[in-house]
Amino acid sequence: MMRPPSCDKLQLKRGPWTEEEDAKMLAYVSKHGTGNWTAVPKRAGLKRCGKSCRLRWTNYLRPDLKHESFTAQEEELIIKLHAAIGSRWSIIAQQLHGRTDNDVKNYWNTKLRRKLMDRGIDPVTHKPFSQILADYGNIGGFSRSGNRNGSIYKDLKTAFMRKADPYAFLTTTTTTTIAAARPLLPPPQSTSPSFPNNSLSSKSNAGNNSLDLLTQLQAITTLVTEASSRNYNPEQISPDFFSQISSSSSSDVAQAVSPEPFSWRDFLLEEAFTQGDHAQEEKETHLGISSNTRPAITAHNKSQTIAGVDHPEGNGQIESAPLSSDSSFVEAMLGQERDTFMDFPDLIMEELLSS
DNA sequence: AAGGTCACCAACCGCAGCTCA
DNA sequence: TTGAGCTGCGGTTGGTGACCT
Repeated sequence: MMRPPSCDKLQLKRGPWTEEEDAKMLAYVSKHGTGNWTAVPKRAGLKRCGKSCRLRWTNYLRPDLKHESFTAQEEELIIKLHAAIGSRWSIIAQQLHGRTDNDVKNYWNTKLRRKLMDRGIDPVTHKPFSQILADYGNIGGFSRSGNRNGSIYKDLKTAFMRKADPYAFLTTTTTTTIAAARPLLPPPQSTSPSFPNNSLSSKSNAGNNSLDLLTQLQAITTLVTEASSRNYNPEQISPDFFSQISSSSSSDVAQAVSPEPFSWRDFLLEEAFTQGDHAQEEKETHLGISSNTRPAITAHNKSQTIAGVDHPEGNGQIESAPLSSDSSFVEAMLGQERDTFMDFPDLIMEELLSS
């Protein structure tokens, strides 16, 4: 049974905020700070639900927010982080001073996804489309029975050859992440993975081939990460690193990996880290970052938000990683992926053959 | 000029984790 | 231990303005 929207219960106001409401919120918060958001609207004289107030404050009114356009530097950082951790917007936003998860998410969905596709890169996997096609070809080549698996490559190729929008099959749905695709798969402990009903083994939907292909692509990608996580070597990654990520992880992560511990590898994607590996390694060595000393990802980040909320006038209290491609956070992550990624084509083969 | 389409982004939804009585 | 309330989060929706036909 669906939970009724909380704001509906009391017939509270919804929709865009007025200047008057903003002024009330600002006045209240500057005087009392935040906390106990359910009480805020009543105390501030607003006919809004607490959740709405919290969002308005967090995403718009907070004094430490930047409202100008994203810079090229921020853009690159978002892309790198997305490649590393997927759509963990709150974590990504914490690395961009003055940006909210909503900002980053919107920017990704409206600008960066398209930009990556224009560059011939799949925004979900961060791999070149050509490589995805090649991988599909390999997978399809294993099928001798002429079943659905064997037709993937052909279908995908057909989709790519469409003149109007070669990437349409990737853009016809809303943002999809590997993490989101994971629940489609059998539990991780399953020794005999099989594709979900609505993906590789499903009947082709003649009227909606693009969506069918997308689902298949998700399943493949998911399978890759599933397979890769079996080679996970916990000694390679700092426990702190995982605990921080895990503790702030979204529901899909917790759901998908249970009962196994969360694995950073679930989100590791190859393409973003193939360039400059050696330089990165040297840099990392120079900085003294080892697998055991790599900084935890968000040790300060929760306090960052809290500081911003609890001390509305105290911008100076907000601690944030510097916006820099060589921030410790990025260093830490870029250092992780390199040595933990997998030989995925072989693993795909193994998974497919064993299913 | 009018209608349609697209892009952007603020706001909402619902789930899950956390806290505390 | 448990359940209610609060909060954080990612995904999604819908309003609005710009652009196109």
